[in-house]
Amino acid sequence: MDIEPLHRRIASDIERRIASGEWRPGFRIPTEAELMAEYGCARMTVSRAMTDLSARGLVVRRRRAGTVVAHPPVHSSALVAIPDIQSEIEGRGLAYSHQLLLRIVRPSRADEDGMGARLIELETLHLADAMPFTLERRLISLTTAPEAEHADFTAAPPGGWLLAHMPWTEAEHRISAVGADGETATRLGLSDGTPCLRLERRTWRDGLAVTWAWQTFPGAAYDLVARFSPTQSPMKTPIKE
Amino acid sequence: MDIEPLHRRIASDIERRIASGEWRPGFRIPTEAELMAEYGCARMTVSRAMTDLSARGLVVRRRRAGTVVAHPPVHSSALVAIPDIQSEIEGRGLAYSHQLLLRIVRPSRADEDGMGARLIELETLHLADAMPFTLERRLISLTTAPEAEHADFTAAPPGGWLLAHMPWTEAEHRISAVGADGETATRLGLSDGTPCLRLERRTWRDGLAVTWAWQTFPGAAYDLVARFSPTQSPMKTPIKE
DNA sequence: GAGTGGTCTAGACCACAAT
DNA sequence: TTGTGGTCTAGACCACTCC
Repeated sequence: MDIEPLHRRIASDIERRIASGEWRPGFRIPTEAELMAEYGCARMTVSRAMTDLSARGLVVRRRRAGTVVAHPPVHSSALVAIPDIQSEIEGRGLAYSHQLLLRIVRPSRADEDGMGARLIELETLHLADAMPFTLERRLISLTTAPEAEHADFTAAPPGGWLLAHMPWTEAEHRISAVGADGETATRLGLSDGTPCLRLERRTWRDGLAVTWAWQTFPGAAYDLVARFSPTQSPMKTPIKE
Repeated sequence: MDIEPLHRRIASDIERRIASGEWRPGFRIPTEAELMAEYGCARMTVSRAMTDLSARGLVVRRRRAGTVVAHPPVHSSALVAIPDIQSEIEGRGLAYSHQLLLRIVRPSRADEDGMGARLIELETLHLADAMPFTLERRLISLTTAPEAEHADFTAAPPGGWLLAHMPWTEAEHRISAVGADGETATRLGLSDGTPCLRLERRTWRDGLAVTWAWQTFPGAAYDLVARFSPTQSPMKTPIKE
């Protein structure tokens, strides 16, 4: 049986009182000295609990002024998680599969700045229960990832291969709305101009471009959802090993 | 002059070695005892630095096995920040303004479940340098926020008013692609069916629905961008007070 | 000046997992 | 069994900032 550490119990207690509305934004939380007495523990233990809450943005601590429940951000931005395609499909209880439609090794063009001199261009269709789910067009820099030239992208989709062989250190995502153009519409079984969600993703490894991918989702069939409270952010990226 | 705490200096040192690629995923980081010797400090100080890195997912700590540099997530999900409209416009150096197009107080319909018995329906056009930027349709529950009935939404846009008067404790966002329908297209100055990014946002306060809003952005003019490394998440929500 | 949090120490015992 | 991290103590000094 795993007992809950005291510092986490203290933090949870306070978090619950904030979440329930018992302690409203601006409410002054008991001082460390008072919490020491309440929980009968050393100051470091209380301090750790409060530091954790502060790091998560639930409370604001200021010397002399004490610790108060934080106000929600006034200009509230929010976060949406972009799921991995395969996880997304399997998470819906559907069977994931993919088809490699195109594979070309070629020099990079002027508008593909930063992708290195030679690259692979791929087109992959991702399917959920054998129905088209996403069309992905992807470039992989052979300067940064020369091994990609000999990878079998019919076996594993390029996204998964890259994560296993070329973990990124930096990424950029862009979400926009586009109309399905001729070829994309055909591949996805849509009529021309159907609104689609376009997810553009670029990654780098130590400053060198690894890949640049565009994924097009039928607008009606796919959307990005995020639900959270200020208490628990969606930043729960599971890390292996 | 503010000196950097030692625990943060230790964490930064290690972070830098990970980011630079000097310490690759799987690399075993010196033990706490070794770091104590290296920095000439107590174990608690080293421990705090490592605990911080662990909480941020940069390293994985296991008893007996030691601390190793984390592998990037295999099924990598990522996050995109949804900015506040006004900040977004002003951040681009444009002048923000807004027009209230519609304001109705009415009973809620069956498909507006959870919004309370009476609500306000609003339609607001957000402009950047006097050009249409977003059309927003919004419901506000008068059960949860009765003060909204007397608020002047021509002065402050409803989103800002709500954040000031009814901070949420829970939120849900949904991003999808839609074609501009007749009225939306007219308001935004688009032709019918133009692909648009639709941002749906619902918020709750202690379990009670506060608001439900749909914002439609011209697909060509707007997109969501997020750039980050695993080291520094985009989770940089500024908190007031 | 005094109250509050921020950091740090030099120990201690325990939990867990690899051997 | 033993090495490693996880937690905790009982102090200490300092940095801020409100009064």
